Amino acid sequence: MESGRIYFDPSCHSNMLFIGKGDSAFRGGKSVLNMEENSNRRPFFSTSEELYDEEYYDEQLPGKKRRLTSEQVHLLEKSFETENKLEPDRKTQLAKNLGLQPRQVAIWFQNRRARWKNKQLERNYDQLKSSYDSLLSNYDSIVKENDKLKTELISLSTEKVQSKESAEETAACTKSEAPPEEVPPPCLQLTIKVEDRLSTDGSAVIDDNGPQLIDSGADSYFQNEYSGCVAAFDSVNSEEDDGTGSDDNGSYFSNVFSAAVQQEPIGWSIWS
DNA sequence: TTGTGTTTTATTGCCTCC
DNA sequence: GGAGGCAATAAAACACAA
Repeated sequence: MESGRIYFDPSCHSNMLFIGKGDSAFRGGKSVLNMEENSNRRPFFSTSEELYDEEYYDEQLPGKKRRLTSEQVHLLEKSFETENKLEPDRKTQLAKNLGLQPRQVAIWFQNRRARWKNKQLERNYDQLKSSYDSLLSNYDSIVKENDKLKTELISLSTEKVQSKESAEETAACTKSEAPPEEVPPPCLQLTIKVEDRLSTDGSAVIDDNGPQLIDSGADSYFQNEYSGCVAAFDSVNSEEDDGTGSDDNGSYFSNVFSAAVQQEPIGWSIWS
């Protein structure tokens, strides 16, 4: 303990005085409270002399912390309501009226202010929480609405895409004679052309009146045709390499194509 | 009766003001 | 530097369930 304040420690079993730092109110050599064992546990002191009645204190509850009576608390509460700070004069007056030490009154006010502050914090917390809950509820409903709208939007765009596709399909059917977008190379066109012919009615038909396969040694007409086609490419390339290519007979492709058309009756083989 | 949680009274140390 | 306020804390008193 440091010098500066003089305290009575009610928790001590001896009625000791001690000096401490802080509030300097002298608390006397004894607890100033008395005890009423029944309802209020202790009666009011009616006179200031009773406050320091050592015998009374020792008989009642030596070395014990005592609670204020309900009457004392009631008066303190009323005083606190009017003003929660305690001026020295008011403190002295209250202490006198209640039969308490001024320091006890000061401590009571101090603790009461602390309790009031806690209550205030609780109230503020409750207010903030309720407004937070309200905002959260609004937020949730907005999120739900947003999700609903998103779903609606997705289903609408899906429907639109599907209807567009079916419209395009319809348009494509009506334009069945339209040229294909990609024209295959002439040699492939030839192949396709012949295949089409072979696959007429789903079966290969040999025209009895038509020309018969002459060169049995050849694998097939198409292979020859195709190798010819590749050779023709090689030829083109070589010409280009030479730099002496000539346009005598027009383009190579037109030659090949016309040849294919003219050679149509060369020979047939059965594709299996 | 006892263990446990809450309330009340009081102490301590620090800070601000005059 | 003294007076007084405040936050943190101790400890007694009290309430209450098991």
